[in-house]
Amino acid sequence: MRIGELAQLAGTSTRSLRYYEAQGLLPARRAPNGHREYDESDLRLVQEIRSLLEIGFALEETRPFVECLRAGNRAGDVCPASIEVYRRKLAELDKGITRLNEIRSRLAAQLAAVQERPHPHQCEH
Amino acid sequence: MRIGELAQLAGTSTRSLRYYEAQGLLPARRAPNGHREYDESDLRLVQEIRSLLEIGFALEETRPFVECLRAGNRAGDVCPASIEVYRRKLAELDKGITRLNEIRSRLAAQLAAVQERPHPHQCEH
DNA sequence: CCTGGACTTGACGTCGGTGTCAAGACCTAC
DNA sequence: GTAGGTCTTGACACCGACGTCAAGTCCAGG
Repeated sequence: MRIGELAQLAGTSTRSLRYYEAQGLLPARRAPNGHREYDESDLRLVQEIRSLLEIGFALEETRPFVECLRAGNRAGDVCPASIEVYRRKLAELDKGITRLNEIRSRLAAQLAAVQERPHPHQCEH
Repeated sequence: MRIGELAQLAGTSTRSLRYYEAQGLLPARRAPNGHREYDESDLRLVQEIRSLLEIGFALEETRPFVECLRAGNRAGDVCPASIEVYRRKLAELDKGITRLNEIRSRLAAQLAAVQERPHPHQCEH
């Protein structure tokens, strides 16, 4: 299949696919006329990339998964490098969640304080 | 005081202060020689901006707080517009926390699955 | 006078993952 | 042959909050 079809199947754009190729994530065979040629394994690569991006991975972080798939594994996350990225991401998520929760409680407290004892003010807004 | 001193007191850069001014958040009086002149109320403005930025507000979202302060209120969050932003941000935080928690559990499950039954693979990574 | 530090404005660079446009090549159908 | 769709590469635009450099002004100290 060609790039337009792959983009449509993967739910993304041709622009993105060319970008992934430029980053070395999605090598493409070429037809005699220069057009990129893909197959189902490429579709799986793109799907792996997209699903990881969607949950907050940076494109660069998907590389171990993609290489794992290209190495012939049936899943991108069975390789040690991928698992390591999983761990890192999990730790990042924990930090992010903790941080958001702290901010949330501070903000909620502030909001409650402001609302329950409204100060006299000359605010025009 | 001049811009360098204000930046230092507020723990930021002169670049940022000029940027805030360009966005209409931090108007500055000028000395006869053209230099910006600030006082303690400006320091409070900048502190309000910085603390809101730090907890994830966009610069534009700090505007109601800044204007509230400039209107003479002793706190930036006593005005209705500020409170409205508080509410919006709180809702955003809730969505963000929920999303991160969902991703976290998916990721943790995936990691556990991969680790507890390692597949045979020809992975080189 | 000269040096040097702080100030001024203006403008370009950064990061990431694209969108979008341009100009041309290819191929199919009519 | 020509219209139109898909493809090619290349390059600029975007967002936001700045960093950083350039060239010039202002002022105090020696």
